[in-house]
Amino acid sequence: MSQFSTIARHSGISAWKQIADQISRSISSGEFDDTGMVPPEMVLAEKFGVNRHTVRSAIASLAEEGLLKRVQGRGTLIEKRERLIFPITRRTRFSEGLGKQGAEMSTRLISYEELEATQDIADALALPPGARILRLRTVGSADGQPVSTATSHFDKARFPRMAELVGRHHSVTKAFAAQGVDDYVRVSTEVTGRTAAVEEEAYLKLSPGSVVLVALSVNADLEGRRIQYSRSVFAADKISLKLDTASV
Amino acid sequence: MSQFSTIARHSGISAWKQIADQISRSISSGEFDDTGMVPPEMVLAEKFGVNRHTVRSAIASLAEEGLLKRVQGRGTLIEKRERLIFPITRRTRFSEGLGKQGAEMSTRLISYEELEATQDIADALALPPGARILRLRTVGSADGQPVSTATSHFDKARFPRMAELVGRHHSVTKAFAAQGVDDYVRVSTEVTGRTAAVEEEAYLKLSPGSVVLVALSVNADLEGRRIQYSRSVFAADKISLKLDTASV
DNA sequence: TCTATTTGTCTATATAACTAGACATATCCC
DNA sequence: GGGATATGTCTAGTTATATAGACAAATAGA
Repeated sequence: MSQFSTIARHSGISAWKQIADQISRSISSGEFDDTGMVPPEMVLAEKFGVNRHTVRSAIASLAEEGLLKRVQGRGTLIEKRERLIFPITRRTRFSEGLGKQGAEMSTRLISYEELEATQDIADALALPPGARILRLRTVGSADGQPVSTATSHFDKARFPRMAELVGRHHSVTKAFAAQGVDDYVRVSTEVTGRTAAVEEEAYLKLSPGSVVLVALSVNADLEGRRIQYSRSVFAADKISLKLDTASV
Repeated sequence: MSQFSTIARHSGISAWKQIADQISRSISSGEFDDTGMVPPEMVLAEKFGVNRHTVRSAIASLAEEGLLKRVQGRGTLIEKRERLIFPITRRTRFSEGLGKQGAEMSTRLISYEELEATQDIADALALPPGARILRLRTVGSADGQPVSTATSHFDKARFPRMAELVGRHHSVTKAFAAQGVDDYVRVSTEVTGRTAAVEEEAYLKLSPGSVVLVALSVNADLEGRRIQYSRSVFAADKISLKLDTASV
């Protein structure tokens, strides 16, 4: 941490939350790797210029999340978790990328609806505005832990059974295969970040104010026809995206 | 937005801040594009289940940021800003990618230091641990607006004048060219997200609690030798990263 | 075993955030 | 012009957050 890590008062974020975020960042950057522990509460309190109780609130929230473990008389131990790496390549599939890191992947269908293509959907799928679209909401899990939630759009005329098939196979790739698309490629991916919406917090089991990565992506079949337009939301503290530029 | 109380109490994030975030998200997703205005304060207050004054605090903070403009008797107007798109390709350069969108780019050297390579730096640059490293802190701006801040690492033996040259040319690409590297390519990019550190808030002129994208990247010369290892931090509400895999 | 260190718990007080209501003032539309 | 709608401002009371201090209880090391 830097010499005088300050707390912004009246910023809409309580002091303990800001301190929790800073401790979390310090842990991620390996600042306490030598001891495997967070400094004593009194030391942190002085460093941040706050009361010890405020530091305790911060530590309590991180302990609740499982990032820290407090032992009376001893100190506060770090239970470090590495982020899963989600590779984004021309051949990106949710099930494969993380699966190679030993995680058991599955996609659960939450809901679906039918709608008319708005301008952005029509552009992405190269369809006329107003075309019938199937929108699926899914949650992707690695080893039972939800790591992403996606809203995906498909041309209803071409993939009328998408919802049913994703629900049955727990995989978009398999649902495509069952509808005659044996292979497909990622065309583009645009990534940004923001705080999670309440709905996303629920699906991804995040605490309020958690940061998420938002990826807008387009897939196409091997003839170049657009088949899927998705907005995927990843829990930023569980996932990092690896962008493959091997030969772009 | 959904009907239920979408504000998490006692979460460390004040009600007005959560409401500001939600309004901001709704604007980004185009929810108010038909009117170009935010709903009246009383409507929002009822929707979020809070007092009108709390909504006013949220709107005040967004107005301060320039995202909203309030007109008495009329309503609250949206001053929409699109995110700049930062393309990530094999030939990614800070100056070029955004420049194509009509922005005037520059890189300002903030500070530099010399250090011994830690394990992660040594791995990224394919150097032995303990090798002498030059670390540069820079801020990248588009049209005078800071959009990213980077901490970059170079092999001091090969690029001893890196700090001086970046400071003079306001460009890493030009600094490389002045040291015999006419062309280079992006080897890898890994992206995650978190809230900004105090230092980053200062450099990027962000409000406390802002979300940033963090990109860890490695560049290599055309012989494949690693020449740069950077951690770049982007203001997520100003920038999105785009990976084009149309022909990887 | 004794002491220093560190987390756990309690009470009390001050400050900030939120609620509640009233009324002023600017804009739009009939 | 006048009514309806919307933001602007003020006062007061309540609830949540942060500060302050004291002491208990568990751990580690001399």
